[in-house]
Amino acid sequence: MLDNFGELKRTHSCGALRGEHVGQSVTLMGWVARRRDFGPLTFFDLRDRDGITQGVFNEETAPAAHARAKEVRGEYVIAVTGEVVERDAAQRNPKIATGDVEVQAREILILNDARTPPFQFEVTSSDGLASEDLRLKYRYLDLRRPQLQANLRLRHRAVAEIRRFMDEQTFTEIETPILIKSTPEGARDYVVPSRLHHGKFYALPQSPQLFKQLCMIAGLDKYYQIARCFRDEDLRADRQPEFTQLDLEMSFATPEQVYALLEGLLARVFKLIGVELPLPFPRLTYAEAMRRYGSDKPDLRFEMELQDLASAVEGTDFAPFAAALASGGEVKGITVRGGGAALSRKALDELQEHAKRYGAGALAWIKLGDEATSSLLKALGEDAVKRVAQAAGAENGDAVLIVAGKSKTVAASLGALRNEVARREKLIPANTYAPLWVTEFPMFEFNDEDGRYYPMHHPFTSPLDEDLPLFERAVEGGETELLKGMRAKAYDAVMNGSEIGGGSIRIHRRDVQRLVFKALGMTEEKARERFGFFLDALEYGTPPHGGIAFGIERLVMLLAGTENIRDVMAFPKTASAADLMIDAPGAIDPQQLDELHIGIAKQ
RNA sequence: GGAGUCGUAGUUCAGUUGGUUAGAACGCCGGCCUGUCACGUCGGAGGUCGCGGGUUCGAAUCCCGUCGGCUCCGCCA
Repeated sequence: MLDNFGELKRTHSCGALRGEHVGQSVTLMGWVARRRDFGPLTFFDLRDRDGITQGVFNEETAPAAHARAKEVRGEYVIAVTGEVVERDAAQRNPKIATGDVEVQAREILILNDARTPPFQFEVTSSDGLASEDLRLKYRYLDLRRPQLQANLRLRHRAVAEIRRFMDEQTFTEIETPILIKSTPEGARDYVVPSRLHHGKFYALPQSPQLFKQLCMIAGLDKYYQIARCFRDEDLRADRQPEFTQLDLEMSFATPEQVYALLEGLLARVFKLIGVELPLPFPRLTYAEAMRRYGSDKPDLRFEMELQDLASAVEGTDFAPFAAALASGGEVKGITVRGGGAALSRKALDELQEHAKRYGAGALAWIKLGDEATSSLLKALGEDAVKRVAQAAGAENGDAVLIVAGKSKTVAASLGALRNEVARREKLIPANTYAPLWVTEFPMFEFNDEDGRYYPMHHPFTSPLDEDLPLFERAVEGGETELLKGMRAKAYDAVMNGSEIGGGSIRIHRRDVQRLVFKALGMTEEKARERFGFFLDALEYGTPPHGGIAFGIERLVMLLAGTENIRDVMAFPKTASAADLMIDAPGAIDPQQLDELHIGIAKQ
């Protein structure tokens, strides 16, 4: 039998009671986390979002309550009324905040019973967390874990701080539509069929990009939004099909103003976890980041920069190196300091496998132990190997890992290897935050397969002013090769090897916009068809403007110190974009399909 | 689209070279216990070895397929 809740008032949370409350009569409500039954004496750990308080039921002093308490099982929801008493010195529990006191129960109400949970969400050292699919199916139970609750509260505090800050900076929070129109640029769209318009579809926004620019054209001057975004692409540990961005845009803004604003904002947010970010953030151009770190989102918590070994191997007849250099590629390496020379054959094989995943043909290595050993010894000879090691800046005890090939492949594989080696060799200091700006991204990416140029950021990104003449020559003069060198006023905010934000100064001039579309091989008609409303808008007095979008989840992941985006979302999806709790996506009624004029094609 | 890895009791896992009745811990149920806090202790229940097929006298174990979780490449600001 359950008890009626009635008018009973909770007086304190389960994390509130301290020595100062001793003697008070209190009523706590919560879940039974654990029960320790000694017959005439029974202890309960009562849990709510604030913490845990021990309740004591004594047969001698409160026989009715004690008898009732016998019926209680794990995760029952109960209300306990009693007196706060101080624990004897030997009975205090330093592991919980309320451990100096306990509640001597007079009365208990069983507000609800509970089935035995399908898994234990209190993790002890002897057994691990239940499998993720089970926890996702019962997400509302998994969320009872204090760690997940703490993450969600941290996320709330971060978002609240962001709103405060943006308000102080006189930004206006503006909501933009969720049901919009598909644009073929960028990611795959999630699509929603229209009932009123046969055969037509809305798309969910990949980001509020065009709307925020329209806000600038409207003269709203400073816009921001904590915006949900949708992208129908494959998932990763830090990627979900729907996610949240701090999206912002400023009129008359330069990149410097965007950097300053965001640095101020991030400094405020990181203060929430007691971290003082070093201001201003260091900057690297895209070209420099790729050259020195092999990545456009380098992890600056450790060194291990890429070393150019081309001159050290110049003139070699070792085919992989010679071929790479002859065809305009590179030979580069990273130097593993300290323990590098102790890397086992197995470890080197694993690292080679890792590098191959990113397109490297092979991984060459040099180990400077008591004597130099190297996979290149036969091919290059001892002198050349030493020369290479020296060029890499390697000293006794170090190892050099070398990749040769196309610049892109060398960067990708060595960049990935740099992270992997740092992780394995424990070169990454804990509780360290290394933010930076990566600037001057290329305007375009050349696709080898179809021979076309694609925007690296999006087609509304402004070129660098000094590259404009180049741009005109490339597009109007037909020197399309020049497009590869064009730089944009585009920038990413990077922290600890994670891209947490990206933005740009936008094109505000119709003539420049026309050049971009032309460079992308888009006819004026095609552009009109896709973005006509926007091109019209550009002609009514568009201020120079720019902004940035920030991944809230990635930011909170850094704040919470977790590697997985599911740890900072209340109801995440699996790697196959399914929700195991509500069993989404699901089929819909034939009737609903009819209404939408949709038929499902047979496989 | 591709690769790796995992799937055995409610949960986390072990399970030898293919061989008798598939084990442990935690949880659950019952008994005992007045100071525990991962209580202790005694007893008990609990299994479609993800699913389907094959090889074999015999399959949790070997093979093929398939489904699902996770991670990565491709993809994605």
